[in-house]
Formats: sequence, structure tokens, C-alpha cells
Amino acid sequence: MSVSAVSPIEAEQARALLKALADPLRLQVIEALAGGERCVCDLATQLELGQSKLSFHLKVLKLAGLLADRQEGRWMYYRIQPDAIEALALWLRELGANCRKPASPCA
Amino acid sequence: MSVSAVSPIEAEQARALLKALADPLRLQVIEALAGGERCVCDLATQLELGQSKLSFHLKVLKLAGLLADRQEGRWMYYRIQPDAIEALALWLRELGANCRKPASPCA
DNA sequence: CCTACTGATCAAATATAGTTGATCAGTCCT
DNA sequence: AGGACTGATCAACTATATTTGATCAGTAGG
Repeated sequence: MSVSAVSPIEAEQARALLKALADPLRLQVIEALAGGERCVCDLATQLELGQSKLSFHLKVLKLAGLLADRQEGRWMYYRIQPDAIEALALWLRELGANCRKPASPCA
Repeated sequence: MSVSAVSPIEAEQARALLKALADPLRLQVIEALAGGERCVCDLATQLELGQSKLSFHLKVLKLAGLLADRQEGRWMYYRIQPDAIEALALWLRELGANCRKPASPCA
């Protein structure tokens, strides 16, 4: 079985993902979801967050493409989109790959 | 030869790196430095940035541990610290690794 | 149909981050 | 020493993001 191919992303897309992840609450949400899908009320309880606050941050993460959701009756379940995170990790690796070239002296 | 071992980081450290990278100007700086070390005046010219603005963002990146600097006469050279980026990429990969577990129904 | 419940949305208030122009410290050259 | 140059720092201003509390829409059950 081959390694799953994640499509490469642009700097702008990478920045959007970075920005979405760079908030403490959102990172907590992501960490909570790293163990698997969860419903909103479950997240709210675990993270001790107000409802509208959580909803706001879930929206930001979803818009960035980091989360997917699914409705079941009255409940909303959120899960990580692993491809987005994979793609970002890949993009970062490439950044670090070629940076060891010394500067040409400035003047 | 073995793959170089980068020491693992905590969520809080990851968040600091994400936050530092999540700004458009700073990401431009990082991209410019991804090709190798550069002096500040060089960066300012290429990115068409005011001096104090660039200096501010370089400081943020340096404080986060993403850049190292070196003085040579009047000039200041900055370079990426590839380990920081590696460590972040690694941390992200782990986030995405275990997230496919379905939710236990909420109620 | 009415009520309880989950979660999204909105506007106002607050908090945080970035920009700007000025000033300062260090280096180099004459 | 004096002047020109690079880049850091500071305070005031501006812009952006987050929080809060209220309201709204959809679903389920009596």
C-alpha cells in the first residue's frame, strides 16, 4: 500500500491554516479532536467553553478547511480533516529544506 | 546516515511557532529566507518594507525561535532555524495521525 | 401545537496585534 | 571627532480578532 498523496498547497493557503491553528482555544479544540470525532456539547463540556465561543472557533477552523462537520438529529459532530494538516506539515518541511545556503555578502 | 533527530515540542511551543508564522509579512520573510541567509537591507529592498516594520517582524520570528541572526560589521544577517520548522511539521503530523476514530454517539 | 434543547449568528464591547514616524546605538570611513 | 549608514526600539495610532450576551432556526418529544 502506498503512502497517501496529499495535494500540495500554496503559501496563501498555508498561511490561512497557520492562522486558524494559532489560537490557543482553537488548538485545544484541534487537540481534543485529534483523538477522534466529537459532538459539540461534548467539546463544550470538556473544554469548559461558552457555547457561542466554541461555535465561533469551530467556524473559523471549518472555514480554514481544518474541520468537517456532520449533523445527526439535534447534534453536530466535528472531526479533523487530516489532509489539511498533512498538507501543511509537508509545506513546512519544504520551507526548511533549502535554507542552509550562506548569504552573499551585502556590500 | 540516519535521519537527523529533532527534539519533540509541546502544544504551547507549537502554538507559538504557528502564531509567529501566521502573519502575511512574516511568512514572506520566511519564504525569502527559505532560499538561504540574507541581510536585512536586502530583505527590505526585496519585500519593499519599511525598516521598522521589517525589524518588528524579524524580532517576532526570532523570539519564536524561527530565526537566528548574525552581525557582520554594520550588517545584520538572518537565517531560518530549520529545526524549529522541522519540529513543528513533526508535531502537526502527529496531530493528524489518530483522528479517524468515529464519535461515540452523544446521547 | 407547545416546550425544551442544540448549536449558529449577530451586534456591541474588549483585547490583541500591527503600523508609523521619531529617536537611539553601534559601525565604518575620512 | 564628525558624518553617513544600518538596524533596533519606543510611543501613539490604527486595524483586526475575540468575547459576551441575546436572539434565531432547526429538531425531538409530549
